[in-house]
Amino acid sequence: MHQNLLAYINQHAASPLTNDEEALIVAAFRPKKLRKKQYFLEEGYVCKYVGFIVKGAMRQYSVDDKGVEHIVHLYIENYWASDRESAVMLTPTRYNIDAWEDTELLVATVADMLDLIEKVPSFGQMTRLMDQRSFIVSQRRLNSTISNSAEKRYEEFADNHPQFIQRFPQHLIASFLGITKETLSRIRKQASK
Amino acid sequence: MHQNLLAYINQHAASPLTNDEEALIVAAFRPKKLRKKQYFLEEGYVCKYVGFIVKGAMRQYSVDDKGVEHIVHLYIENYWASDRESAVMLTPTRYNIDAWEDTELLVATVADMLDLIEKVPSFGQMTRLMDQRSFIVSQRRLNSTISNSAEKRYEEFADNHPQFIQRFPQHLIASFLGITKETLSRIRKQASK
DNA sequence: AAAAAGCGTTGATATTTATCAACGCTTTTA
DNA sequence: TAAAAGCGTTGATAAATATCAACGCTTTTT
Repeated sequence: MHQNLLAYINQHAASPLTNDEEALIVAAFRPKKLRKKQYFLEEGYVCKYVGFIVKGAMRQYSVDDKGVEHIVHLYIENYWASDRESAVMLTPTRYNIDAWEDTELLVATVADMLDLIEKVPSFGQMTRLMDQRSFIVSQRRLNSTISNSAEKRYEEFADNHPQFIQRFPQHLIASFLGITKETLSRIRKQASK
Repeated sequence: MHQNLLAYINQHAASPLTNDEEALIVAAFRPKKLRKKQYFLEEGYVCKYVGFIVKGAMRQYSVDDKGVEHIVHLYIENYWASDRESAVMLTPTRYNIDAWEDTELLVATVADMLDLIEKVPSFGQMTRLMDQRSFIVSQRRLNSTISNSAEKRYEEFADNHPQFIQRFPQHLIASFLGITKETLSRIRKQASK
């Protein structure tokens, strides 16, 4: 179960983990299973855990005044689920994270993560890379959102993330793109002609 | 000139810089002045520098097929200007960064930054914090963009970043928010009633 | 096996936002 | 100091997108 995580870390660090380092990591991450729809994080709580997805799919979303959900993240295998804002600032989160499919996670506390970053150089490198990548992805998405029409945004997304298109229903993709499910339905109809 | 930067780093690290560490940092960062409208980074080039703004204001933007500029970042004193995507992935940037006002920068190469992160723990901590914050800010903005109307987005922005409202003209703010200058003008007119 | 919930689609209509053109005012440039 | 460029505003109109309601189909729940 932890093999996925260890392999992932090695892939994103300069040098491979030693046995001792592996032991530290395995000790920090506990397996956890979530059934479809179960929460990993609920609005109003401070995010104290970080989850590495071994198998399954999750989503992160906010709920507005009208009760409408807005998807801010979709996660599948080898993604990290957590609300960084809440975890870093120690403020109550504005988001919910729940399982879209039955999901297997490896979960560490934010405190243990900080500890590992200090003690295991490769782990520090990996998280730094993750931080940078998250930012880059977020940045691209933002640029796409302020620059492009809904149609172009969908095309771009479908081209770059076909796995998500297959895995999540259209109404979640629509929400992720910041449009309604009806509009996405019409965009797809147009595009298929 | 370097005092601003050193103070900034100390503010964002666990322990203060030693004299040796300060020397390393000062050696890596060279002062640079940009006149209004001069480029710091131009589309198509790989981003090889990172700039810390000591005085002045800058903007980062993309230009679409129709020649329309889309502001992705506005920078003022104590902000870091660069395109992380290009610097990290070593790909040509899609953005331009130029001076909106006459600006004084401290500039380091990306290579020197990486070197400092290794050699100076406080510097590493500071950059890690910056990465996290950038992501958080980007995340919030994204959430606001997919969840809120133009009007609400403007209100939120004006509340949270009054300095920017004062410092940059309305048409840049509009572009930053992903709306046209005419729409922003009308939103403001409405709001003032 | 029946009922309920989830999903995608379509039509009719309303709302939001963009586009285009023009104007007055201020600041910068020549 | 004259001309040009930059900026914000307004009006008329067009385009993009949302909203509301309904329907058929599939999957899940009872």
